[in-house]
Amino acid sequence: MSKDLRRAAPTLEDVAKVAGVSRATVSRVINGKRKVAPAVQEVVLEAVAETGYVPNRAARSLVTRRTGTVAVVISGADADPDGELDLSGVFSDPFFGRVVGSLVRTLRPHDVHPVLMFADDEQTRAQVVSYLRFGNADGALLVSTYADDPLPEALIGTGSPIVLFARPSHPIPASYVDLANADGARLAANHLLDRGCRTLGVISGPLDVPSARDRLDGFRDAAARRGHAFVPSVAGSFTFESGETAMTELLAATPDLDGVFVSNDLMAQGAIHVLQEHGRRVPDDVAIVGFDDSPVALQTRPRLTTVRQPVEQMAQEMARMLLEQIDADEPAVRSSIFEPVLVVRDSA
Amino acid sequence: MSKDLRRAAPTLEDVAKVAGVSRATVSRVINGKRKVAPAVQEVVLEAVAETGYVPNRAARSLVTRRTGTVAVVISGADADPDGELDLSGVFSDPFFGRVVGSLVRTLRPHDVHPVLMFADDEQTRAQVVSYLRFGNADGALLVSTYADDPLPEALIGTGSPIVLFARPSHPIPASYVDLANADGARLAANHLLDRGCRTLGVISGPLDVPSARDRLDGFRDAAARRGHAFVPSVAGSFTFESGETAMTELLAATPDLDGVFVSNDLMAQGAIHVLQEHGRRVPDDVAIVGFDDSPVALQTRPRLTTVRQPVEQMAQEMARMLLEQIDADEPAVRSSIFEPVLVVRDSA
DNA sequence: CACCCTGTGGAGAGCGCTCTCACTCTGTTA
DNA sequence: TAACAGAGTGAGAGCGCTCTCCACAGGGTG
Repeated sequence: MSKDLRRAAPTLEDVAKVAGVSRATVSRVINGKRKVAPAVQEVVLEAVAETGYVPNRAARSLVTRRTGTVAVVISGADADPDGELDLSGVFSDPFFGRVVGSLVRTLRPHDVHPVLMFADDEQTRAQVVSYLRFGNADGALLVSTYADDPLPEALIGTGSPIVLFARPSHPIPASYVDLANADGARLAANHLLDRGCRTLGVISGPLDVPSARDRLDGFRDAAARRGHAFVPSVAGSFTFESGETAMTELLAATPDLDGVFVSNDLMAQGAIHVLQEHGRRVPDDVAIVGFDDSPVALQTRPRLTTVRQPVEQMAQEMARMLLEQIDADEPAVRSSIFEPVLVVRDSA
Repeated sequence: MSKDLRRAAPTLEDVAKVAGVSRATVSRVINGKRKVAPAVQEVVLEAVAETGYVPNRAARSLVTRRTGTVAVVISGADADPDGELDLSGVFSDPFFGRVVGSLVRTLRPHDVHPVLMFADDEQTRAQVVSYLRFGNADGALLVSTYADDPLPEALIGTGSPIVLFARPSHPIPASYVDLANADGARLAANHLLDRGCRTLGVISGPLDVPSARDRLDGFRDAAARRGHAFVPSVAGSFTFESGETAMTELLAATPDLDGVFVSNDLMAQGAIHVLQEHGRRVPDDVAIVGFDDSPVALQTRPRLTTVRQPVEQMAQEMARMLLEQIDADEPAVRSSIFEPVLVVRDSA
């Protein structure tokens, strides 16, 4: 049954016969590559409609060496027995879903299909690399979740176009989109100081991750400019639980804390819980500013004041850059940096 | 540069030359389809290793009519101007991330690659259908988010193997995995009653969605068996916000409520917030049982008692069923129902 | 000793497409 | 009028693979 249906798929030859022209001409009309007489063009288009013709991807791909697919790779550190950042929970941070969703959406009208891949050990990284090396996809969009990920460099080695989300921890010749993280952190610092906070603290991300580093540095920089020579910080790992742990620690070290900047919303949520369990009112006793403006920012009580990262737009730009690189013969390494915005709600 | 690297990819011909055998023999060794003398086999494998040969997917696909990819389709209702269930936010419920993640993981060792697609209007549905009809993927895994989704039926029409997450709202000849939703709801009901709740309420999902319906019915059934002839319910739409709204409504209608069953964790989270804002202590004044055991169950305070849906295992089973169907010549329509488990935490 | 297996390898067609090359048919210029 | 440009079209090769057919060797059987 299924086979019959598939076999029934009309080929170029069929369309050509119906239109009374050659296969080559039909191909030209469909791809719009060369001039075809308007009358002929019309006849061909009618024949296409009549037969319900759709080009066979595999056949086309065989000769053009284009697949019409790109790899969307989420890369995580090798799953340690004791490693906390396991890729299996990666989607519990809505961040990745937002990125992937936006990529899918942007690619769709270009008829480019995203193949989703996870890479979290040597074997799966090798799989991704060989997938690209042998032309199974026209390029890769890579979201890495940890520092010193070897994958970006390995992918460059395949010669395929790639675009990264966020600047890699070591400089490599790859295009990327990123956020002006330090600027975002400055917004947070100034907001906390403007509302009168006197004793600041930071829950950062892992400090070998550039974006986490930049957020901490930016915050400290802005605080220093306003007289706060030192701001204590504790590093988390961007998970809810690590936010709880970090807040507990920060609170123990600095009990008179009255303003905390947290490097992402998920950790901020954990931090708020801990503060409330310690009887601190948010924002009255301690003000909190998060980062990302993810859906969870609306699910905390009080609602989270946070630095918005336009994830969807950034992902869109990633996809665009990749498509551009795929079309270009001479691929250029480019970057695109987005500006964060402070979204004021109730937590600060 | 990139082109040169790609062109350098060795072909079967190259391997055959190195091994001193014919193309056909190399193909046989690689696919293990027919007996090849052990000595020859070894020579070929060495040649493969030496050349770094990897089969060209497009060429293979052209003749086998197999693509080595499956479509993973998330299907949502058309985006109304006033429609609340927009696919763009779909990943803010970790549920979908869990499903997709598990699918990717299960497919990976079989070297089957998932192409992620969203379908949320006539055009994108048609795109998915034609993608399948013309053999661009070997099958489809479909997660539908609303009742009366026309996509499952349309996909059956393509003749491709498909597997659904959850029983469709109208019976159609398609395989699916599902949860014994009513049983899960019964667990919740008995747990609430066992802990002494006297006035129950339910926040359900949209009642045209079978799983939502089953959960409500199961709960009511179990409650009735223990003397609770009627349990008031309000329908939400599985989002955080709808949980807040529904809880507000339920509380207004039934102020002496002391036990609430909520059809998913995200709505339960919203419900808890509303209860707390109304000065009700959870679980002392009102006990709450959620559904899913999603990551958010650990992020509420108190932590959520909830009915676990083994989403990852279910997704794994979906993938397995699809692979099986793809390999089988005579595709059989099958279903696989999982048993829920009550996870007792602090909210009830 | 002829016969026919069975087990193994090679030759070659052909999957559906794109693209180069050559051809025809205009219309234009010397 | 001859020569030529240019535009539109067709013929056919070939992308890398699988798979059907066929050839052949070696060994058992009547």
